[in-house]
Amino acid sequence: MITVAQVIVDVAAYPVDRPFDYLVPAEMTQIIEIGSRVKVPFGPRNVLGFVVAIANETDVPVEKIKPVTQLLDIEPVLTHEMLELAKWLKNETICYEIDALQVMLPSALRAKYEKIVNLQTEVERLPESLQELFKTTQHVNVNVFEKNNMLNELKQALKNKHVTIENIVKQKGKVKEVRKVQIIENVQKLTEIHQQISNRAKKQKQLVEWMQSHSGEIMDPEVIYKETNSSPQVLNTLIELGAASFVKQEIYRDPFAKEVQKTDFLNLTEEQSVALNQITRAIDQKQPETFLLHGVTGSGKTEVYLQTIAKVLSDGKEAIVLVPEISLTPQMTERFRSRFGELVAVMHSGLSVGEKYDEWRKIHQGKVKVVVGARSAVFAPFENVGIIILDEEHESTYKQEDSPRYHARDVAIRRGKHHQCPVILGSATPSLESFARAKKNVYTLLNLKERALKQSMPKVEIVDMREELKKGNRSMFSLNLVESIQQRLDRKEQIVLFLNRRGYSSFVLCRDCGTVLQCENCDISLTYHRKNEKCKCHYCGYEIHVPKTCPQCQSDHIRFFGTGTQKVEEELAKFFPGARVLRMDVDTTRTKGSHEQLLQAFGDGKADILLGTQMIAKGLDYPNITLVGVLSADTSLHLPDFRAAEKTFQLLTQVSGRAGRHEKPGEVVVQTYTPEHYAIQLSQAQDYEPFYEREMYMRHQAGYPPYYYLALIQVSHEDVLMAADYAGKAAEWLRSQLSYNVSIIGPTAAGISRLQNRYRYQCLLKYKVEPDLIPTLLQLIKIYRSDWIKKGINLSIDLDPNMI
DNA sequence: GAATTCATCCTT
DNA sequence: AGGATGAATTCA
Repeated sequence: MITVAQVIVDVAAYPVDRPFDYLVPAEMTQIIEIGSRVKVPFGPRNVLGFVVAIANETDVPVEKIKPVTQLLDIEPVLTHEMLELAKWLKNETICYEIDALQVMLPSALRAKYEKIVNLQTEVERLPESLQELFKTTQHVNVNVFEKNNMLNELKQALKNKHVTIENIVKQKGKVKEVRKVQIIENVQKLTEIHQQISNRAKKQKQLVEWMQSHSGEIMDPEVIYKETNSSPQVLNTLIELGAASFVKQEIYRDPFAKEVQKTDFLNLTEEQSVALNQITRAIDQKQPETFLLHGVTGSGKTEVYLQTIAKVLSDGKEAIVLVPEISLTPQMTERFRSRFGELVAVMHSGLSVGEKYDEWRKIHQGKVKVVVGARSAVFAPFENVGIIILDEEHESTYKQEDSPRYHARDVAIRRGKHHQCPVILGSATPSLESFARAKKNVYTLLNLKERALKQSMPKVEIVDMREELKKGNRSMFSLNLVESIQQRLDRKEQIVLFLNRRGYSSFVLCRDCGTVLQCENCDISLTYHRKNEKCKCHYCGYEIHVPKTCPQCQSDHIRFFGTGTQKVEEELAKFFPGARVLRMDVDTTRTKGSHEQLLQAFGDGKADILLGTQMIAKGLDYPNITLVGVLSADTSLHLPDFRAAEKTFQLLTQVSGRAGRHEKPGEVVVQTYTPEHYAIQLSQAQDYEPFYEREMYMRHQAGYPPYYYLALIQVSHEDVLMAADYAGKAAEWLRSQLSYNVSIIGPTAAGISRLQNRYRYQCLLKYKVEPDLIPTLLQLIKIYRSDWIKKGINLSIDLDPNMI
C-alpha cells in the first residue's frame, strides 16, 4: 500500500493553487500528519508545502509522482479547523490557498529560500576569477555572485559543469535553547564518584555532596555555581566523571519587560452585570452568538471582557482577545497579565520574529489559555475556544490590506461557529455595519451607557477657526485652547493634543509658480521633515533634501504649508516656554519599545503635554489628563472616502474619551473650520445613536454600506493608458456578465493615482445580493490572467474594502 | 551560425 | 512564481 500526501506548495500563482500529490517515504508514514509542513521537490527546485490530506491512492501517473523530501514538523502546525478556515478564506476573499495558510502562522515558520552554488571540481580548474570565492569553501550563495557582478562567470561555470546550483529551503525561526545541567538520578553512582575523588579536591567533593541531595534535577549552571560556591572547572570535571550532563532546554524569549502585580475583579455596575450575564448564558448554552457591546468611553468594557474570560477559563476553555495594533499598549496588555498572569500570550507587530514564534508556541503547546493580540491573533491555534473578543470593533486595522484581505471580525465569527462559542464586538463607536446588524437582531446589543465610576462625560467645546482668523489670530491655537492649556499647566494637570498628521508640513509650495513638490514614484505631495531638512513621501519612502530653489522656476520663494506634529511642537515651545512636551508619532516611536517608554514617561508625569497622531487616540488612561485638544478636526473629514464622517466621529469621540477618566473632570477643545458638519456637531454630545441615524440616512442616499456591499477591482500598470484601458476592459466584461443588481462604477483613477511608479485605475461594484459574484470574479481572473501577466498588468480584488 | 531575447509551457 | 525549453531575432 502506498501513502500519498496532498500538499499545497509555497508558490503563489493561480495555476498551482491546488493540492499536489507526493509519495510519503516509508519511514515517514507513521509520523506525517495533516497540517504538517513538508519540503518537496517542485519543478526544478525545492519548496515548502502544507499537507492538507493523506490518501492511499493517487491519479498521478507513477513516472510523475515524487517523494516528500523532508518532514518539517513532528507535531502538525495547523489543525483541521485551520485548513478548513484557509479554504473558506480562499473563497471568501479571493486569495491563494497558500497565502491563507501562511497568514495563520508566525513568520518564523515560513520558508527562507537560498540558492547555493556547489563546487563540483578542483578549485584549480576554475577560471581565475572564480578561484577566490571557492578558496575556503565548496558552497557559495548565489547572491555573492550577484554582488560581485559575476553572474556571467557563474553561467559559464555551470555550463562547464564546474558547479551546480542547489535550491535549499531553510526555516526562519529558531527555537531558543539554553544549556542546563542535569544531575544523574542514581544516588548510588554519585556516592561512588564521591569516593573516587581525591580528598584534596575539596570543591569537587562539596559539589558531589550537594548533587546527592539534588539528584535527577535539571538546573541552570549559574545557579549551581552560586549555590555551591563552585566554578565551571569543577562542574566540568564532575560531568566527565558522569555525575551530571549538559542538556539543552527550550526556552521562550520573554517579551514582557517587567513583572506585573496581580489584580482582582472590580465590582461591576448594574449594566456591566447585565452584559456579563447575557454573555455567560451564551457560553453555557454553547451559542455562537455575536454580541455588540456598545459602551461609552470609560464604561468599563475591559472589565466585562476580563470577567468573561475568567468564566471561560474556569470552564477549561481558551480566550482570544483582539485589539487594534495601535492600542496594544503595555497598559492594555498589563491589565490582562495582571488578571491571568502566566496564562497570557501577547501577539503584535512590536515583537521580534523570534518572540512572536515563542508566543505562538506557547499557544500551540497549550501553555497559555488567553491570547491578546492584533488582527492576526484571530488565528491563534487554540482547540477549545470559549470566547473571542474584538475590542474597538470599528477599527479599520482589523481588515488586512493585502492578500488575504480578510476582516478579523468575519474570521472571529466563523471560528465562533466552529467552536460553538460567542463573539463579543466592543466599541464606544461601533461601525455602522455592526450597529445595523445589532438593530436587525443579527447581533445581540449590550449597552453600557454610564461610565464605570459614574464620572460625567467630558465637556466638549467646538471652536470655529474661521472666527479666530477674523479676530486676527493666525496661529494654530485658538485663544480658547491657549487659555485652557495655560490653566492646566498652572494646575499641574496634563494635556493631550491630537493632530492627524506627522512630519512638519503637509506640502512644500513655490509661491512664484505654484509648483508643489511631488514624489517621483507616486502621485503624492512630499511632506517636509524639519529634523533632517528632508522632504519625504509617506507612501514609498522616497526622500529628497529640501531644495533651495524651485525645481520648476528656480525662484527661492519656497514655503511650507499645512501643519505637522513637528511644527506644532515648535509652536508650543513658543507659546508655552516652560512646558514639557512629548511628541509621539511614527517618527519618534520607530525603535522597539519607544512607544512604551514615551507613554511611561508621560504617565509618570515627566511631561505636561502629549502631542501625537492617531496612535494616542486609544487606550490612553491616565488620571491626570484633564484637557484634550484636537487641533484640526477637519483633516479626516475631507478625505475622499465614504466613511470620512464616521471616521471623524469615531476619532473625536475616542480622543475625547481620554480626558477626565478618573476623579478630575475632563474638558475637550475641538478646533475646526467646519463646525456645522454633523459629524462634529454630534460628537460634541458624544451620543452615538443620533449620529448613527444621520449617517445611515447619508449611506442610504449614496448607496453605500451597510445598505450595499462593495467590491473594489484595481488595475495597475506602469503606463497610464494601459492601466485605464484594461480597467475599462475588466469593467466591460463584468457588466456583460453580472446582473442588473450590481452597479459598476468606473473605471476611475484611484485616490492615489500613481503609487511606486504604477498608475492605478479602479472600478467599484455595489450590490445587495449577487450570489454569482465570486464565481464571476474568479472567471474574470481565469480568462484574462495570462494575457495580463504578459503585459505587466496587475489586478487586485478587494471584497468589502476599507477605503475606496 | 552563435548569441540573445522572447514566448510558452509546466510543476505531483 | 520561477525555471526550462524552444522559437524568433539580432549580430558579426
